[in-house]
Amino acid sequence: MDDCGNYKNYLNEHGMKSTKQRNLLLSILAKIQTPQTAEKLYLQAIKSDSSINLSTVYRVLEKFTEKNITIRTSFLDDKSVYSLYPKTHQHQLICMRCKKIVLLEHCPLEDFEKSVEESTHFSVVNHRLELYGYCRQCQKIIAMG
Amino acid sequence: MDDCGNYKNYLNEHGMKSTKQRNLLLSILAKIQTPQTAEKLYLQAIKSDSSINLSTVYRVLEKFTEKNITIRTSFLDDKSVYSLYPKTHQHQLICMRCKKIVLLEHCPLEDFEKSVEESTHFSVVNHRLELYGYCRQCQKIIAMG
DNA sequence: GTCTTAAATGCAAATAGTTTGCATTTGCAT
DNA sequence: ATGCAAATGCAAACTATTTGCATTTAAGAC
Repeated sequence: MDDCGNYKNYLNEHGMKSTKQRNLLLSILAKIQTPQTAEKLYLQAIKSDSSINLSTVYRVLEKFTEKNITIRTSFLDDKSVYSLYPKTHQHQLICMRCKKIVLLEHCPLEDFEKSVEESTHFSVVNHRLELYGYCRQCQKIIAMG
Repeated sequence: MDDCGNYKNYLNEHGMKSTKQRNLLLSILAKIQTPQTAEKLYLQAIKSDSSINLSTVYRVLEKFTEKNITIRTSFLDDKSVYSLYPKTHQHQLICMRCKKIVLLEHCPLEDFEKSVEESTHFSVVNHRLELYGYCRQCQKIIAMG
């Protein structure tokens, strides 16, 4: 298990114990940068450690999310997906056909939120923005009928 | 059943039969303007028609969504919610404490989508935007500790 | 009005993604 | 090494939603 132990300090800093399973899932998430379902992460994990359990994957991801190591979201009505807590604020552009996900670094909502706060008297603390469309590849395939 | 039959033309125009259950759900949705879960709509419906079945509610909503009579979405990781297909493009502002939903009519994404299309070569066809925060009422409650 | 037929519905069971209970194992401080 | 709380494996349970099937119903033709 090459990756075991790599994230021990990181986990300890977040008030968590460094377990084999946690290190494994962190290394998988670090390798696959885009959001993944719990099941997909589980399927990756059993390639390295066949004893890991799906419920453990869910539990680890839940704990990670609680400690702001990962974030959890979902796209349209799909399953929950998890990714490492982004270093910079970002959004997603998702191809509706092949499900490819492109990360978008620029956020256009700052002024909008300010004006919404003024007109609604809400305090806005978070938002969710995804763009959906078709990637170049899928546009070609769709155009061919 | 006062509302039975009110939406017969509307349903026929959308290629659907006018049933008691469909009319009832349409009238409930028209009365409650904000997105509702299937279960909540079911609970409202049985007040008028105790014979209606939850699976029928789901089926009706599914069919409505297919015919663009309603839209289906979900907020954060909550249950699916349904609302009448909005006459104008809109987004939602959701209070994270009391779940109150405010509809936002202005959409700030037009220019953003154009620039994303140019930088990614995607064709953007849809988006999803929600703002989350705290309403005035809940801000007061939170401030009181 | 009657008849026909495909769609819609009620009811109960099934599904799928996720969570929970409990016994056992493990990380980590001492 | 010891002790203890947290983490894990395994199987069962939960929850929101979907599905199968028999029955009912809307709507068009006549």
